[in-house]
Amino acid sequence: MQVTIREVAKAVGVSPSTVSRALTPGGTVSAATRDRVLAAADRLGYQPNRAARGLITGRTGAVGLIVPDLLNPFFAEACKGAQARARGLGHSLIVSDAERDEGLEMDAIRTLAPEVDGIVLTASQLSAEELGSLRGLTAKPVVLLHRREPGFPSVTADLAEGMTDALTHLHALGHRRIAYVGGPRSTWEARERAAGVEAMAQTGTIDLVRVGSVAPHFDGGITGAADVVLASGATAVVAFNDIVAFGLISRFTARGVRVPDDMSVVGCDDIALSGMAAPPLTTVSVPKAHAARAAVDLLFRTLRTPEVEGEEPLQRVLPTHLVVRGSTAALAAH
Amino acid sequence: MQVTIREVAKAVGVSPSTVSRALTPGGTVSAATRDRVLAAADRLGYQPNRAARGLITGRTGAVGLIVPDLLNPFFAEACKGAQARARGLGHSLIVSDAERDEGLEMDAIRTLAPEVDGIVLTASQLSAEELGSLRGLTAKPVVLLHRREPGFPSVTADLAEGMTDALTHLHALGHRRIAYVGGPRSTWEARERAAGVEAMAQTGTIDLVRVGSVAPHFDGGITGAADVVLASGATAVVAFNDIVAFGLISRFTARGVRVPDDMSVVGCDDIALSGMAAPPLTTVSVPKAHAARAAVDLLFRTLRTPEVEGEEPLQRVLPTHLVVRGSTAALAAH
DNA sequence: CTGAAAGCGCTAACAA
DNA sequence: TTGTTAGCGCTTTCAG
Repeated sequence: MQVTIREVAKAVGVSPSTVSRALTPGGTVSAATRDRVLAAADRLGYQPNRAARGLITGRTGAVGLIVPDLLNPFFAEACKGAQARARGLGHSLIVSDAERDEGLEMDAIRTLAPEVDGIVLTASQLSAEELGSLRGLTAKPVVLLHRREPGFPSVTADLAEGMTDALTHLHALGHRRIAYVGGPRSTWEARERAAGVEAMAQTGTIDLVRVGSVAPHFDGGITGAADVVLASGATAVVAFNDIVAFGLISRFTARGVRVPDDMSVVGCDDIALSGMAAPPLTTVSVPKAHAARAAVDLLFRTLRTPEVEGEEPLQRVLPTHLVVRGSTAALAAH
Repeated sequence: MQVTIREVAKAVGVSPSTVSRALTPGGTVSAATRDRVLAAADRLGYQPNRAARGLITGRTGAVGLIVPDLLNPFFAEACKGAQARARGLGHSLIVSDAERDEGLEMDAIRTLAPEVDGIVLTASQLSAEELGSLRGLTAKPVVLLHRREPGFPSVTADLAEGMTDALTHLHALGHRRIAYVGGPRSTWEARERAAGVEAMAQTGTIDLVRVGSVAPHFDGGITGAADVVLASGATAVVAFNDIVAFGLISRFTARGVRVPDDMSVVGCDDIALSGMAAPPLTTVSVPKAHAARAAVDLLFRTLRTPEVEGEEPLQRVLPTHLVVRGSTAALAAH
């Protein structure tokens, strides 16, 4: 069997409650006793029983992470970051892949809630109302990652700024007619990125070609979008994210259009593969792991100091930055 | 507060233990009582308390997954598969990223063990001895994924066969001098893949150029390996995995060597991006999600019917298959 | 500062 | 088939 506090107590010659106090951060024990208890616990290989502790404290020692799709390296990296930070804070991380489905996302929240101390909800597809309904569904704190919504603590990246930077970069290279291939219309992320693009278009410095939206994975109609870009006469294109950018480049290459010679391409996210592609992708870098760690930190902050009714929770916005690599080039003179 | 079995019991007019029995799969209750209990539980919104249940049963309701690196899409996909299957079986999945470090992997096992009912250990870097020492370290069952070792249940892919297929494909295209860029020398996976390559070399049908090993991520010295391949006079190259293949192609492109016109490249794993790259990558497809699900299934099987001393546990080997895409072509006549 | 006692929510003997 | 009883390992009052 496993070593319990009773055995540690017996070894030291104190009561179980004293051992418990010595092991608890805020316990009122004399330094001497604490030392002896700690030494004995260590020697006997004592490991606290999470279930027993959780039964009393109500804490599970785990945090939940819900992502739309682990296959997307963007979320895999978020998972890695969240996992590392959670473990660093003495908690384990339970992942749940919502498969980009609102229903499954709700299910995931429902099943996860009782098993964790709090949830990091990544790139949630839920409507503002559904999100609001969460308060009644579970008392467990929820932190939004890559989604901002009033009433919720959140960590996001400044995507609008990133998109503006991308267009500015293209403009500086001489491009004027620039296409934007957007992401799934309904998502917060897509709206946020589109906002940055539109802001730039408003200035009149560029001639924006809006190419509708595609699903952010390979079979999301990217081929068709690429053809539309080609037909539009644009000399550069900004994609919703790196994956879409890769799809675009693939189609361009197949059609004999060279990147960056004939067409400049900018992605977004800066997933690991972007630097290794041929050509390496110019992209808007998002601090994926950092954001995930920040979300976990924010969750723990909420755990320690519960939210105050009526007070707007903290919303962190992390900066993005453009990484110029080989998929963009100066507009060739014609 | 939360709804307990006592309130359900009171509502139905039975004892708490009857409620417990009605809720337990093997419980001996009359169908009528079970129905009434279930109805009441549902109506009151009863949710079993995992901690309380776990305190008695010793079960945590979670399974652990340890991977070398979530950034590698290969493992992200394994995580996705394992997560889905675990949840389907009513368990949650706790992930732990070992950062390709033996020490961290051991730590991960140690910290994970008490929090889960069993562990899926993916592509373990541990030596056979260290693996063996696990039996003493924890009584929790461990299933190996993408690693085979006597005494452990495991799920692996037939990598050797896959590599042989890749070389056969290249041979059929007319290539004779073929390079192999291996992975981290010490790992089981690298040895397994190398075995397939060497088996083919033994037949004498091809002229194998062994280019040493690189770390399976972008900055793993791939550039140097690519140059060695170029200098060797090989007309085709098989890479340890898709990521290495991408790195190779990137370097080839930078040096003006066209793929597949001047050089054919075959990867391994078939990560999602492979089909979307330019050119799309010919690769040995490994059933990543399937293998992960199988590993979770095997873990549950072990949980239900504990391993018998002296009896060799089940080792499943899943088939791989070559996916021919655009990065390989017939050897040009010279 | 420390010990005794109670009990978190649930399951598992053991009776009935 | 059901109820009673005990207790999993731990924290937390409450006394001392």
